[in-house]
Amino acid sequence: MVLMARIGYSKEQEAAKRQDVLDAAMQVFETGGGLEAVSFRSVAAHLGCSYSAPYRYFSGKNELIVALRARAYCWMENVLREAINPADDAPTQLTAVAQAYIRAGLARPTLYALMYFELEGSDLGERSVELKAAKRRALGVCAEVIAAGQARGQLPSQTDALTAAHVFWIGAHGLVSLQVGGQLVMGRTLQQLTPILIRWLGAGLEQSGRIDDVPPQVAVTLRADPKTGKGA
Amino acid sequence: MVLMARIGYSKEQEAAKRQDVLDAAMQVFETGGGLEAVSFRSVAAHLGCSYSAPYRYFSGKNELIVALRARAYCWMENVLREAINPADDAPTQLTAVAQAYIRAGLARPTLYALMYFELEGSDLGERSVELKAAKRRALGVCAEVIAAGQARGQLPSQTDALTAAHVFWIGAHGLVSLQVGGQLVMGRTLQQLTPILIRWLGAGLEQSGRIDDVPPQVAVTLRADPKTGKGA
DNA sequence: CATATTTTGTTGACATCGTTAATTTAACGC
DNA sequence: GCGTTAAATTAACGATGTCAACAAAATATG
Repeated sequence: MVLMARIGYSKEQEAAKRQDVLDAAMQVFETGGGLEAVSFRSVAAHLGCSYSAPYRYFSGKNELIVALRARAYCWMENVLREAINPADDAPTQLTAVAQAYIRAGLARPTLYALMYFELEGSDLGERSVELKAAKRRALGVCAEVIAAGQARGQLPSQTDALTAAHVFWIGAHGLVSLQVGGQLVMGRTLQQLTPILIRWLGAGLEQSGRIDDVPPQVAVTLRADPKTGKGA
Repeated sequence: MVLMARIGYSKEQEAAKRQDVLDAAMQVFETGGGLEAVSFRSVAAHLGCSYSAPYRYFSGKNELIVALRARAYCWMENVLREAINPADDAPTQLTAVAQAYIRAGLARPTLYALMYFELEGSDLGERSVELKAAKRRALGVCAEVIAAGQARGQLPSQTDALTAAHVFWIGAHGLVSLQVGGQLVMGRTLQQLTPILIRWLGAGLEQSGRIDDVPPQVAVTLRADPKTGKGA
């Protein structure tokens, strides 16, 4: 009748079980052909428990997927970190990070896609602090390189590091995402586009001191007609 | 017993039915909350036929989705075409197209996502000539603007138009995709990033004559270890 | 240690989905 | 009208997400 004071032990046990479920889910994901193969039943079978047991640790499939996505971001973070040679200067490090991102996405397309997967109409991913932190850490690798380069005077400081990192992230993600999805048309290849994209973005960053403070040629219209998608 | 010579009439009828199914599917998609709501059963109900009838016109759900994706590309193509003011010069048109793309993606995120949706492990989308043509037409809008600008001497011709269009497409898609997926972190907004991205890419394009023929600072490694995602 | 309570896991069930097969209905040439 | 072909319907199968009822194990309290 007395409410038990929750002690740390139980919570650790619970977290460990959560990780076990995630391990199994990740194994199913990696061996069995992506998210399609990840079901509560397959994961439970791979784990040796009944198909409804994981519900103790995940409210539903959404939550499980969100946790898997966080793992995918951790993977990418590690890939990016390992791509940095501390002896290099910042521009070299930055291109190395961009290259590593693109290469990793190509090498493991389903794992890459997992990072960005979201069930329709679910904002669970946007609200998960765990996932948000994983994203921040991964993007942070790029931002740190830029910030360090700016501090050393090897990169212009006009654009703040995190914003610049976002722009590089945008470019790299756009490239990988289109390539993985088979969206590049008419023989344009990633091999051609990668150096151009990186050079162009690099040109923008290096010139940001000159161009970022000009009155925006582009006036971004926020509101748009939901029916046509055209601006107001 | 004699095989009936297939006459045009029958084929037209068949194509019309296909379009009817697609219309219903699109309606379900737009009113019922995205692809999740599109099932053979819901489409058939919306169409007043039985749930198995559409199998006469689509081999399975994959094929139906691929056809829907083609429609999404047509939508985007129209949006981009309407964004072009023939009186403007090429750089202005180019930024207008980029803006329109981003604005449309923001205004109709689920329809935007439909363009790039692909069931895992299915290469049906990559092989559909209909879808490929729709992609080519949409990307062609951007490529035509650049090509015309190059012909008029308003844009440098070092990078061929279609490749340059790809780079802009990559950037715009990366931006919209990250924003729609709620991936932008730590308060960076699309309103901040859009002008920067467009300016940076514009800087790259305008300077491509100077930088695109330097020995690539970035040596793209094609092969990578599938296990770690790191380069060989 | 024994019991009461909480936590954890299992089974059964339901609705939905994609898909296929068997069957019925409609259309069409002769 | 008849036979053949196309089109649509129904039934059914396996799989999935999810929940509720129930059993088992663990743990706190006396």
